Amino acid sequence: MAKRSETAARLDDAARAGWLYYVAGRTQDEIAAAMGISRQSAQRLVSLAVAERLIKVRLDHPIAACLELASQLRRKFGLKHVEVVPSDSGSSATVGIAEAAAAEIERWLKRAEPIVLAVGTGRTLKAAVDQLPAIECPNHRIVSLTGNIAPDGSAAYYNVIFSMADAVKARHYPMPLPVLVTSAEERELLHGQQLVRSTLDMSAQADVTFVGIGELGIDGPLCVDGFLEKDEMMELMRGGAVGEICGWIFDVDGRLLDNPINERVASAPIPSREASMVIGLAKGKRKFKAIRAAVVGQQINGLITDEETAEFLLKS
Amino acid sequence: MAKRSETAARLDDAARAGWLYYVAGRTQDEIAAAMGISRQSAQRLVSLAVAERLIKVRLDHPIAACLELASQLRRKFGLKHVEVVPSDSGSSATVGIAEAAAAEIERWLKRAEPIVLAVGTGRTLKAAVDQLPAIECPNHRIVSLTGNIAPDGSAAYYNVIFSMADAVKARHYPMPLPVLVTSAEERELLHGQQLVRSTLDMSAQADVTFVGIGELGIDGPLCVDGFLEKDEMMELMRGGAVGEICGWIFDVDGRLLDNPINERVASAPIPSREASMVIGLAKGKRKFKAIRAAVVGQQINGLITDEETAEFLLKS
DNA sequence: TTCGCTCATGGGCAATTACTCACCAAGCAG
DNA sequence: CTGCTTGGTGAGTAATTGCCCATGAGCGAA
Repeated sequence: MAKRSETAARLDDAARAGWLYYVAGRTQDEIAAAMGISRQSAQRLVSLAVAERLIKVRLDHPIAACLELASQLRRKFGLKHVEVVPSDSGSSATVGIAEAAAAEIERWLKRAEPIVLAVGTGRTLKAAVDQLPAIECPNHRIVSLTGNIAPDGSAAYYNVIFSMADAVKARHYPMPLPVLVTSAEERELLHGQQLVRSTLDMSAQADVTFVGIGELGIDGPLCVDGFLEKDEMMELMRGGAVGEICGWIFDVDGRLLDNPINERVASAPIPSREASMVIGLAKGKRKFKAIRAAVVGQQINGLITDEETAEFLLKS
Repeated sequence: MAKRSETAARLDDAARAGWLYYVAGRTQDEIAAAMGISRQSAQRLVSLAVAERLIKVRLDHPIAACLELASQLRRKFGLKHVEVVPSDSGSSATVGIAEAAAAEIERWLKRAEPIVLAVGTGRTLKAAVDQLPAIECPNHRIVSLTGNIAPDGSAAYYNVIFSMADAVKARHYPMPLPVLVTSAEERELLHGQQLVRSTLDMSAQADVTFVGIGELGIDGPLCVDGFLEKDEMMELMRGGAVGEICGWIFDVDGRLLDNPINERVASAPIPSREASMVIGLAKGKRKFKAIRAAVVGQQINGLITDEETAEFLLKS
């Protein structure tokens, strides 16, 4: 009992010190003087008050919920970087994420030391790149993970690196390949070319990578952009495919599928999630399964998404 | 428009930085690195978040000494609600009380059943209202007891209800009157108006009322804000006046004075202390006499004050 | 266009705070 | 009684933060 009241008295003092420090805004020296103890003791009381959660800090701003979700996502999935933007169901699929991703890209590009920045493909990523201001960063290199040739032979619209080159003055390295080739052998052949080889090597050394996460389905980007026929898509989905990054198709656990389509993907492999940042951009109900798979399967170690999606990921 | 979103974006950043600093416990260096800005800028954002009151600190611990004082005050004066915060002689007149009052106001506003909340005036009350977070409570009604027109015709600065309307989304009813009118007859006339009438009726039904307690004297709020001339004040004090609530002037026993000034007060009467809560906010040596009078005369039945004042009230 | 004007920025420095270490007092088992 | 553990203290020091100032970008007026 004596012990109990001892502790209680100490907590009392801690509360008082914490009050003086946080509410009244006094320094620890002043608190020490007022309470007749040494400054160090005052410091201990203040930190005790914090440790015992006597001090409640609240942030009164819409962003607070987003940051909270982001931190939970980071913990739950072991991600290195998470950004959650407010949901706005009314607006288009890329609003919010694009701006946030552009800001993140800009942060990387503003670094003094030279970096290799890799980009994948996708409408969201395209929208993000369109948000970029003009930056000069001659020290950095920007490399595309995916080919820039569409099935019909034209340059694929959602190949992001060209849009990026418009705004960002850095050396940029597109991938002079189709997205899908006709066979694994053809892929080997093309990847063996000197020019392609060096671009692939560079992409493997990327310091940071930004990729879109695509859902499967006949409305998904692979079909809409004509990379896959409807029946191929149906076949894939029967095989358990739920999403893709740069054309690499994975199942509900985020494992790359061992099937004929993935053998024909000419994109560079997704850079190491151990040694570099690989940030996925996606939000929206249609992509929920794909995003969850990418996250649990560690195809990515960073995520920029919205509140609604974040909540889904936390509940699932 | 551009300007507006600029400021909004800056506040967003401030909120982010503040969250990272206070909630996540990162150092300013880490925040700077994460946000791609210099440490100084991070520091500025954090202090901006504080300055903009995005950060609310609250102490969640009953300090035994304060509790003890509160319970003694409750017994001695038959008060229904007493809250005592630690004293801090060095800080300004509103520190501590404001936070505690904001918390109490918030508790009332969070109730599910619809309430009528009345507010008076005063610097302390203003400071309390400024601490309120954004709340949506469409079921509640907030009504001002005092007029919102200063002697010079402008809206009185310390009319609290407008500040409250900024944070709290509820129907609010200001009192479209001066604080003091020229005669009892004019008061009758004004109070007879339909609009004023209904506001007065509503204030009489208030479930809870928060008021400041003002001291008299040439430094008191009535003089400082220009409602009374020096000589009027001197005259009042010679007549035994020691304090005021919403302009209603009372003597040392807390009885409303029967004098020409009180006949000109256009404020609503203080709501019933039998049927509702009327919580006074005040602390400090200069207000001792006024607070004691308000308490013994039962102008209020609730009090939020500090230790020093509480001890005075118990000794006196 | 050019001149002020405002305001955000980053560097530097002083104040403030957090951490580590050695020590002490109380409680307790052997 | 002794040795051990626990928990608190002050001193010293490293880390962090707050503030001032010079700088430069952005912008409106002349």
